[in-house]
Amino acid sequence: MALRHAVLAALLDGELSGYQLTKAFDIGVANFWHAQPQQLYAELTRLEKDGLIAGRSVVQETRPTKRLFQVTDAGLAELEEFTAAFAKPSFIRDDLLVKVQAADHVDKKTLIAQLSERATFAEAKIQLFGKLLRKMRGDRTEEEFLRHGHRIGPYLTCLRGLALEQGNRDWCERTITVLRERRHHHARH
Amino acid sequence: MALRHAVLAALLDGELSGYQLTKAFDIGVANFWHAQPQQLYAELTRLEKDGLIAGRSVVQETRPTKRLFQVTDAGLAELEEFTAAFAKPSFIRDDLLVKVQAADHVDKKTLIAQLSERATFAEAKIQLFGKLLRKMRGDRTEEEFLRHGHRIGPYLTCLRGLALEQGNRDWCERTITVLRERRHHHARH
DNA sequence: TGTGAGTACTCATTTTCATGACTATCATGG
DNA sequence: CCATGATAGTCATGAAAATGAGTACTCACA
Repeated sequence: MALRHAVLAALLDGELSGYQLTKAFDIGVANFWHAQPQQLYAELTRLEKDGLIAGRSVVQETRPTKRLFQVTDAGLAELEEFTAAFAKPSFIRDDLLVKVQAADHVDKKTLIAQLSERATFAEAKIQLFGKLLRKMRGDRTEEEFLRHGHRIGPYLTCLRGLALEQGNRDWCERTITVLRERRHHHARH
Repeated sequence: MALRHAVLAALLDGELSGYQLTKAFDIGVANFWHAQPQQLYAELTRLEKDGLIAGRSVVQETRPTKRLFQVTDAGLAELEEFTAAFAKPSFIRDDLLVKVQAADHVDKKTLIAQLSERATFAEAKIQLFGKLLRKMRGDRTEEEFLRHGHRIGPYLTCLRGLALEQGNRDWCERTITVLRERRHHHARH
């Protein structure tokens, strides 16, 4: 039951509709969790039923009516409780790592292509996170912002996302280099 | 269906019993996937039924009879296919990040405790990965090993695991520092 | 004039994961 | 002699996540 709390945490930044939430949760802009639209709508329904969030309908002229949700006091209490509870250390679960684990037994060229694709993807996310961070801190320096800014949670999680993607990119590049060198070396024999 | 391939990749290193597999998959020695024993046994059964692995019973005098599994040619082909297929970019999904996302609204002391715990855990894994890497490369340097060693897949995934945990540790420490400074600053007002 | 993209959401189903409980045997330490 | 822990698994159940399909309305573009 952690999606529940991820949604609560996301709603802390202000009222959001289900649709806006899906935008934040889908491609990876949400650097602290990921979920499908269907899960989010279902979770919103449940959260509202349990009184942890309150929704209000907003009728729009040109677009379909939407429902905006905000966290209630009960929701805040729930988050507080969640924060105090034990967090199981998260594990990696990545197709690409499985492929590299089998590196000695599969086609190197294919593997290099996959790694290269991932490196490109990581680079794109690095750019995105960079933009997000700049936007959040405005014209202040990072130090300044983290000391005195008034909503550093999203900034901090974004920093982790950034570092993660940098790690991904660097590792992909390193691994590609290693595999290439071995290809050349073996070709000589 | 990725656990399937994770098991295949793990079995490439040599015949393993279900029990040995669980040992490799549990605490985090498996730096590329994680699964419960029950899942592994179930997956082994399925893999054998599909002819991707072959099992043989080994009767032991002093211990229960075990079954050792090895990857078949069909299994190798399956892995090859998997390697060529699209890999969905993995997303983070971490309780701790959810908690930090809500940092501005929850008790800082509790949060710092959680971060500190995670940093300790990360440090322990860093040590573990360091040992594993040294063991795998023997007395060779990393460069040497990666160039000429004959089973670099596990080494490469272990490198990613190491970098990930270093990232975790550094981020936890940084975040703790930021939260502490804000606590002191706010205390003054 | 219709095609595709964006907004806003719902329903149903399947697959995957996680949990707890259970059966055995053997070795070790106290 | 009894408890604990390691070896080597199995069964059943439930929660969580992923997938596929569908509704309905609007706007821009060609």
